[in-house]
Amino acid sequence: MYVKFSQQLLNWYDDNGRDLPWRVKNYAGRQNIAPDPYHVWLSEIMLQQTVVATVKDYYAKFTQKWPNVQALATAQQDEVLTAWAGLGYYARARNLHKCAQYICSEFGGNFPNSETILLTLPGVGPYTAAAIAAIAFDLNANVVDGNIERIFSRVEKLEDELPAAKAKIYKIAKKYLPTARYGDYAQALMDLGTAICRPKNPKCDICPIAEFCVLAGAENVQNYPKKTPKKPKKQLKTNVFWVKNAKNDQVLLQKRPEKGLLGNMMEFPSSPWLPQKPAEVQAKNLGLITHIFTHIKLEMQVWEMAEPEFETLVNGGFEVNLSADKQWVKPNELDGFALPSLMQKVRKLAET
DNA sequence: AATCCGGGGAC
DNA sequence: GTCCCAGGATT
Repeated sequence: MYVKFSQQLLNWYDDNGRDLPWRVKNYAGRQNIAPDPYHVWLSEIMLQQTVVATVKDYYAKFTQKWPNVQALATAQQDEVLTAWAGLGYYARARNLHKCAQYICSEFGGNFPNSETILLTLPGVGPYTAAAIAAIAFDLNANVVDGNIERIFSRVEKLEDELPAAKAKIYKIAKKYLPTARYGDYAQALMDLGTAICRPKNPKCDICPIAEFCVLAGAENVQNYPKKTPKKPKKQLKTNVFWVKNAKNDQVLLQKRPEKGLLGNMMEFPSSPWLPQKPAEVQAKNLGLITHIFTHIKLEMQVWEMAEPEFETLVNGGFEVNLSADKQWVKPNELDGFALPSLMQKVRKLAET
């Protein structure tokens, strides 16, 4: 039964699997050239909690700028963060850089072909270690991501709620593993989760494994997997300052702390982020920006100020988060800095 | 086991 | 507005 499951899935994948920049489709089955582990690793880190469409441009940029792991290891962290800016979850970029250096210093620039050793790399957890093992080295690894959790929770009509159900789903997925083409199989499941076994409105009528699925075609299939309700976001507010120098041709930019939210990324100075509305400022009001993080809804009141007035404001006891790492930058040169999306919004507002 | 950590596309 | 996406690190 499980043999037929993987066979039908792989047949579907051979005809319907997507062509992706980092993918060597069906290399185990057709003796195509093996994928570059560096490409597999880079794409998997970028794809953590991020959709394929978003990743494509960043993947192209990174592979062009840093064609191999040695090149990436030699880069400065600021360069890597600048290239990653806008992609989110910036610990991924810091760990990516750290991992590249680790691969070069400890493994001679070669990714280990062992799931257990891959798991020890910075930024590589259970999913990514299994994915690299299967996709880059065609090793028999149990690859379980959000798509695959959804598929197997439906196949066996699992009533347990995520995330507590993860361990049980992992064991279910293990039963269905094939005896060959491990990398293709993992990618086939993920493509199936995107194209057929979608969160809403799954296409059970054309699903290649519908005959093995308890919930195929059922009215309530999209209620699986069941999930524990999530907490509401904190609502925080702040003042953000677009501070211009005496010549009126540069703005004040600074580096955020190494750890925590947007760690080591660049920002325009802001007051502490608090639940209550921040105090009004005697300055030009540029407007209000709302930005949604994973666990925070942030409202930014943006003010334009000249440097002397800003200094007077700060010296007068108005609380502003200031970094030791400050610099003046021409607005049209901000592309060279690691600005996260919320700061790009501030920039756009100030420049228009 | 809970919480922190981005951003955007689909609906 | 809600959901969720090729999750990992930290506590």
